[in-house]
Amino acid sequence: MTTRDFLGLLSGDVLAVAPRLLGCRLATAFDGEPTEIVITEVEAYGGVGDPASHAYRGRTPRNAPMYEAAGTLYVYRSYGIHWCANVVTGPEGEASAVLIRGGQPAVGTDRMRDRRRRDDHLTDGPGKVCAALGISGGDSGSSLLDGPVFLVPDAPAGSFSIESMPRIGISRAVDRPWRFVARPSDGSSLAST
DNA sequence: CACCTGATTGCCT
DNA sequence: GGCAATCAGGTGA
Repeated sequence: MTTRDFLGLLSGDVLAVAPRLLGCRLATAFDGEPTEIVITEVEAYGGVGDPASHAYRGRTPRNAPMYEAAGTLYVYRSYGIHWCANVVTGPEGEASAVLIRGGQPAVGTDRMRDRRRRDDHLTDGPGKVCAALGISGGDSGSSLLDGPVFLVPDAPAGSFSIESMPRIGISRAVDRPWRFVARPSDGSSLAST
């Protein structure tokens, strides 16, 4: 997968890019220990025009990475406790991004268990994904092409359909079906463990 | 500078 | 199903 393909994946409206990230991988290798998940759940956030977006009221120190080029990583602190990761998309300055809500452990599952201090439900939530992969606020603003956090647009391991539904955990613009979940075609569970 | 809210999680009843 | 944990960012005085 070339840099051009990578950028092609992220070009276009955030609503088109978000479902495209399903099946792609998010990877880190902190401390020389590789960890990787297959993305199974995402949510799209626009900039101006999306009341639920961190960029709705314009640029601030926190959301500055959202205004950078597509492929930039935006990490924010949630509820003072958790970290949540976003893939910045769209034209530079538009401030749209895709929240990585969940995935399926693919590489370094044992390391994820260590970081999560439990054996199940390792990556079935935005805060859990960051905890399992070791992503934190210091990584915000880095390029997903150069690391330390990588977006790998590999072909999905299996076939699946994409279901869209309202975003969760928000209080504004709750009606927009901008949450995308991968549903395996064979009926088996893609749910994260 | 004080107040409030949150793109969550996990444990308790 | 309910709710505490825990604090930075954003808003308004």
